[in-house]
Amino acid sequence: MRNDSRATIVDVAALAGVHAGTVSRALSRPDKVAPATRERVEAAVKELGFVPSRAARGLITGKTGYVGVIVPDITNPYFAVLVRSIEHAARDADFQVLLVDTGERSDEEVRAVRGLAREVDGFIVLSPRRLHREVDAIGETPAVFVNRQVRGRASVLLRSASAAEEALRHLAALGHTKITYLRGPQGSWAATERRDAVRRTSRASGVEVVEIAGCAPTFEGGQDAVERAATNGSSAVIAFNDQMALGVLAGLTRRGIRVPEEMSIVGCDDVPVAAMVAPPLTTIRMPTDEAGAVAVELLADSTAKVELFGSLVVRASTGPVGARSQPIR
Amino acid sequence: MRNDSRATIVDVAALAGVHAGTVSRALSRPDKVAPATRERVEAAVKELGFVPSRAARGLITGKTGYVGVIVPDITNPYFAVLVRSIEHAARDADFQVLLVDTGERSDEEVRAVRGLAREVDGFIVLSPRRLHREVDAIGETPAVFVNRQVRGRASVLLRSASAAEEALRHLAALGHTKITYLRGPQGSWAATERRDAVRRTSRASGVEVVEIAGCAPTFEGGQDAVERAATNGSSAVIAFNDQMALGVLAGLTRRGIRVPEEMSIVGCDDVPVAAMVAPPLTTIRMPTDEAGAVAVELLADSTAKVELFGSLVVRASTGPVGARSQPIR
DNA sequence: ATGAAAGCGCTAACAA
DNA sequence: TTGTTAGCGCTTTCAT
Repeated sequence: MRNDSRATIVDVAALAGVHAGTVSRALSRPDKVAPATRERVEAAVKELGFVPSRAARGLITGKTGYVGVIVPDITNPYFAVLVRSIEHAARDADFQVLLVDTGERSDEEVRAVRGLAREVDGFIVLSPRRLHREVDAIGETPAVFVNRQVRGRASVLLRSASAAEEALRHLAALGHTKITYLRGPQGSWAATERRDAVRRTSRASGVEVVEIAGCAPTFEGGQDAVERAATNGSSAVIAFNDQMALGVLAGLTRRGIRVPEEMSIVGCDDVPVAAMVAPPLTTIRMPTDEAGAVAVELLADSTAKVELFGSLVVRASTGPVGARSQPIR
Repeated sequence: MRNDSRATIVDVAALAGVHAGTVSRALSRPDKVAPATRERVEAAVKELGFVPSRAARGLITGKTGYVGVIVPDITNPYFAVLVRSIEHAARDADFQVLLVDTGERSDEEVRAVRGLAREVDGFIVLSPRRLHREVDAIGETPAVFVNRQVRGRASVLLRSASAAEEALRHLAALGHTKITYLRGPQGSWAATERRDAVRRTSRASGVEVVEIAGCAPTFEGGQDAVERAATNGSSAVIAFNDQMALGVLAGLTRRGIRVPEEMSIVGCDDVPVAAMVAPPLTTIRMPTDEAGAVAVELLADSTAKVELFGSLVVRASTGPVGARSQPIR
């Protein structure tokens, strides 16, 4: 093909010896056009390397072919994995992904949505920090919220409650009777769900849970919590997410406390690196690939609510209660 | 504001009591319009929450306001960091990012570029796997290649050569006389540059370098190389990137070989997790934030070539040659 | 089955 | 300084 990426539908029409309208039809509803004509059109399209302009098409159809994906921080591996699955599902559905990284700045969510509302067919919003409280900014545009429920809007929820219970039972079975739970950020849907699950199971399983709050859901946050976790008499830590768990692991290692012999660790999300540290992290795996695909589907069904469930992956960071039975120092 | 995201320029014009053309001017060249008119228009814009349609505007100006970012794998932290910096720089320059994750499939690069050439003002291509050999697919559209030089196209190169030399000298100063270099993928620009630098410095500094090739530039690739690296008599490993270095670290740890006492490790890229493992990785930091900003700038200057330089960050995975002076086993 | 014509929302010449 | 007009590339009636 000549691969003239500037060719328009009129060029194609001319080459095929038909009118532009016919080309349009041949492309969108091939059955509405005579076989011979269709072939001539297809040949011309190929010859010129013609690709219809989404902009021009969208102007008249009202469909742009774009989906806006709003994410707090693409360098957070949890979000990166989600974005990848969304991107692939979107492509399969003939959407292009418009990526917005808000840099964890909640006002950017609102700004971005205001600016984009007209040029996307829908939004997929990952773990919104504020947008769920200012949904009006989205207007009529379809939107799917991931890990946040919003009245009248579609959502896909990655539920970790039952897996968190699994984790607690796993630790109980290993002989742990007192564990530390590192809470996630206030106001986070996932954090609330997970904390509640831990509390509930704690009572049921007879494991005493010491909660630590106020730490950032990051590597540093995990490190900050190590001091307390190591001296409160618990023999295991469940962290809100893998980043924190990694922080705990690093902090413990630096203090010379062995994992899992002296202290067990459970993370959450099963981020890629969770399997790459020593010892590999026991964690809760979330069906993120599926989540992306579902989110894209829900764009078309704008009020549905889908729940997906995580499950425990046992690796080497958890083990039986060891020699150390009392607080260090 | 009424925040009617469906308002058009005509609605604004009506509300302001002027013609649509005047609104257009008031928005794009405010100085070309009477102050009083401008104020009325601005008020109307605010009142209606009017946001001009990029599609309609682009149709006539030929500028779409989109930049296509093509990345092999967004879950690779190195690319994630780059994409974030590109996204932020793009926003500052009033561009929206169209993200394409090729899933490491080189034919997707070409497909994506063909499909998007008309709807973006330019492409930023990160570490292309094939596109650099099929540049014609891009046509007239401006393109900036990151970590790849292409004739007649702009590029930003993250040079690691001098930092790699630094790394070797750093190890030499610690007493290492024989080290292993884990090579990157064949055909990668970065891999070639780094390998050449290591070879060159090897001769100059009197450090013997054993190269290992054929491993994937991943965590697993690093793990696979551990066996050989641990038994070839070297006391340090320089890996093509942090992922591999992480794999080496994990493999070494599992074998009970202590880092850095028995074996030193140097990575490359200074990916976020590099600082989060135990021991934190000595690595080569790349100015990725700057790279993103530069790449966006180069969209406007489509043949420039910019080079940015990495530098060694010494952490705890490197240390003086220890007791172990001969191969294990 | 195909052509003709109108129009999506906007900008840019040109007039006034 | 502002209004008028044409038209970007496409789809979609409505005729034919």
